[in-house]
Parts: sequence; structure tokens; C-alpha cells
Amino acid sequence: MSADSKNQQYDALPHCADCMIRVTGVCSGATAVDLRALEQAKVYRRFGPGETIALAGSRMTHIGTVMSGVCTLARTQGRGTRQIVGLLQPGDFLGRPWRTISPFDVETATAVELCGFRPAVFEGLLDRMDGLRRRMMEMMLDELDAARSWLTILARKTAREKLASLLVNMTLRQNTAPLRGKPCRVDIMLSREQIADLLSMTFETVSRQLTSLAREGLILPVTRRVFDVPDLHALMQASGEDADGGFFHV
Amino acid sequence: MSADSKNQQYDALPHCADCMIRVTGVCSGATAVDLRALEQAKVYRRFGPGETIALAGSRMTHIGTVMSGVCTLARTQGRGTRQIVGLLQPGDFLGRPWRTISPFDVETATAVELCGFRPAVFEGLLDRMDGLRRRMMEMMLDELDAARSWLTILARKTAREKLASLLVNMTLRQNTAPLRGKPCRVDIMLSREQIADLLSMTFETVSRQLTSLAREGLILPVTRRVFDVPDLHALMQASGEDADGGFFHV
DNA sequence: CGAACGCTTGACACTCTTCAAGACATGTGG
DNA sequence: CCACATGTCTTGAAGAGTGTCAAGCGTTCG
Repeated sequence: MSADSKNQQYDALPHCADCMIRVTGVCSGATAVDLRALEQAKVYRRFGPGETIALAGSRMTHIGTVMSGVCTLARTQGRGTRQIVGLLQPGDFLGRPWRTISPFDVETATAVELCGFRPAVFEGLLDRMDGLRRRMMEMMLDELDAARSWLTILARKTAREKLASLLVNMTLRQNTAPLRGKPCRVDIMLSREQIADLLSMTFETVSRQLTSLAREGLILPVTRRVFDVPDLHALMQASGEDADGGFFHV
Repeated sequence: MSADSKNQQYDALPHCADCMIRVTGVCSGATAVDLRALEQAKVYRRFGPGETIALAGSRMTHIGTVMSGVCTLARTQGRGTRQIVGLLQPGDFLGRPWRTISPFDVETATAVELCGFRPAVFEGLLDRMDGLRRRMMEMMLDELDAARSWLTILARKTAREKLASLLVNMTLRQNTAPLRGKPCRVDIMLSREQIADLLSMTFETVSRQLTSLAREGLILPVTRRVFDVPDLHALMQASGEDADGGFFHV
């Protein structure tokens, strides 16, 4: 039934009615009636790890909600240094209505499923649907706050604190109820180099600080990208954050 | 006529019909009819330099367009370091609808005139006026891009490049047509310490780099905060930006 | 005039980057 | 199965760029 030519015969993604992401995504602002229109317009897309979804300056063919996996927004500077300015995790919105030229490179770090729309279609829906539009504005405001919080982390923290911050952040997003004192596990899903590009360091410094944190027992390596966190509270203190203070979420 | 109690007897600010800011502000999205409603709802406010408009976590009594002067959005870190995460210059929108608790300290760097609205009133106008709402979303998207571009500058540039970037940015905003090769003037309006908080450096380093740029003739000091820029293109190169590449605007 | 403030300049310490080599894992072809 | 290549990660040593601490200058204001 009306398969987009790009859509291989994967298992179908959930219908809006059964979709878990809908709790937090843009579509959480949609009414039941709206949802039926969204269902008709949406186009699922899948990407492998390491694929480029859009280069900076190019037009995005689809915008929408990340269903699973992690995307990076990045820009390459003058002399080859690369800065990742945002991570898109499940529930986050990829692309912007009325601004279909992406100002950043959009790439997948892992396999990614996207619940997408043609930009013009989605803009039409936004104009029609009050709730959807309202949720969209909320999410944009949240993203702005997150970007600014992220700014303070990159700008003022030491290498050690930056890594601890990233680990705490991802631990919180990956564990539903990470009780303090209760050990938990975190998968950073990014290579040392990607972490470096995200935190504005060299991958050597990333490696050094990770082994340093491991030596002190704040994290316990399981594989190279998976760690056990025996004491999240201790890791928070290493991140230099005041108590529960403003933990970013992008 | 209907003077707000906060409004001392200053000269009146312009009517919307004569307002220059309206070219770039949110209200540029308003129709002639909308404009009459805006005119009725707006409340001009004035602040002296160094005033605190809102502390982080507090409710903003007014949101609206900055008419003149410069405001800073800032947050104080754990050990007393301060990070300015955004500058609000004339035409920029101060505060966010549906998010009246400010996540940052809002302060004036100079004397500031604000064309403000009660949050609830402005939200009502947004719901009613398609053009206004559309322009608001555009501005939010631009702000998000600006925050992310700013991120790459803070994260990856040297002290010298950061200062050059800031100077170029402000020069572009303060000169309508800064032709390359044509000399122009820039007023940074911020103290050395504020610049340091904005660029994540110490004020000593700011001072050193400014004198260094001046020694090389890239900027010519007029007063301590005003410089002539004999060759904007040369300054751009010192900023490490690729040609005209993504110059941020906050 | 003295005090307060913003700014400049210097000397030194320290963090992080840079350059370089090696360890470890994975995959390929003989 | 090995030799070899490749990519990712670790570790080391030296150097550059900023932060830190400290002193001094210039202006403003009471």
C-alpha cells in the first residue's frame, strides 16, 4: 500500500495510535482528528549508521520525528575541525518548517528510523492545526534552552567535567529511574572522535579522561562504548554541576 | 493619556506607523489592522544600564521587542564563573511566550527601551494573528541557529578569533552597508568583563587580544569601547571564518 | 585629594593540543 | 592459519595558548 520508493520492505513502524514516541513528540499536540491527517501524510524513512541525511546548505526532503537511534547536527570549521552542535535522540524533531535548507550537516550515528513529512505538507498541517503548532513552538523553545545550556558546558568546563556531564546526561536519558546509589549502565553510542567533536576536545583527550574516570572507579568499562555507572551521584559531582542543577537534554 | 505607572515622563517612543524597528521585529509580520491592536496593547518600558530585568527562575512581567540598547542573557556557574548565552540588540525579542519563567538572568548592558506586552496579552495576539505568529516562529528558528553558530565560535576558536568574530558581528549589525574596503565604526557597548563572560575568557585575555588587534591595525581605538574598522574583510579573516561563511547574529 | 573602578601589562603555572608511537580488534587475501 | 592492512583506541613527551596572580595606570566621582 502506497510504499515510498525509498521504503524497503521493513517491518512496518507503529500506527500513530500505538506509537510510544507520540507521548513526547510534536504529534503529542495533535487531536484525534489531526492524527488521522498526520497518519496519511507521514512517510517513514530508515537510515544505516554513518549515513549523511543532509549536508549543510542542502535542502531537506523530509522533516519529522526521530523514532529510534541518534542523529548528529554538525558543522565543519575552517581548518577541518568539526563541531557537533546537537544530538537528536528519539522524540526529537529533525529539520525545521519554513527553513528547509539545513544550516548544518545532518548525519546518523546509529541506525535511525524517522517519521517524516514533506516540508510543504508539514507546514500546511502546522498552519491548520493549533495544537500541533503550539507543541512545535514549545519544542523549539526547549531546543533553544538546551542549546544555550549546552553552550555553558562547552565553554566553561574542563575536559574531565565535560565528559562527566555527557555521561550523566546519557545515563539519565537511557535509564528510566536511575536511583542514586543504584548502579546503572550507559551506552555512549559515539566513537571517541565523535565525542571529541561534540565536546570540543581532541579524541586523545577524550581517551585520557575516560581512562582517568575509569581508574577512579566512577565508570566501569563493559565494552569500549558501554560503561557501568556504580554511583551516578559521584559522577554528577565530577561533572561540576551544582547538585541537580540544569542538566541539559540535547 | 493612559500612562503606565512605570512610565516616567520620557519623550514618547514612536508610534508603530513611524517605528523603524518594525522592519525587522516580530511586528513586521503584522497587518495594518493587527498593528492597531498591538499599538493599544503595548507598554513601553525603559531601563538604565546595569539593571536586572529578571533573575533566572523568576517570572517576567513584560516580553517584547528591544527598541534600543543591549540586554544580556546569562547564567552563573558553580564556582562563580558567568556565561552570557545571548545578546539582545535592537529588533530582537526579549522573553518567550508560554514560557514566562526566565531560565537565565536578563540584564541591561546599556540603557534599554523595550516595546513590551503582558505575556498573556501577547500570547492571545499570537493565537489570533497569523502573520505575527509566523514571524515569531521565524525569529525563534533564527535564534536557535544563532545559538548553535555561537556554540561553534566559543568552542573551537582561539581568543583572537573569538574577539575578531564578535567585532565583525557587531560591525555588521551597526552599519547598514559596510562595504568591504570602506572604513566603518563599531561600538562594543560592553565592558571587558562582559566581553569575557560572553566569549568564555578572562578579561585579561580580552584586553591583551584587543591591544594585539589594535597594534596590527585591524581595529583603531576611538574610545575604550569604540573602534574604527579600516578593513572589515581583514578582520573577517582574523576571525577564522571561511569567507562570508555563517556569521551568526546574536 | 583619595577611593573606586575599569583597563592594561607582566610573569608563571597549568591544561589541553599536537605530534608520535604503539596496542588492540577486525577484516582480507594468499 | 598466517601475514598484512586498516581503523579505533591508548599512551607518552613536548609545546602553545590561556588562566592565574600581581602590580600599575588612567579616569571618574565624591
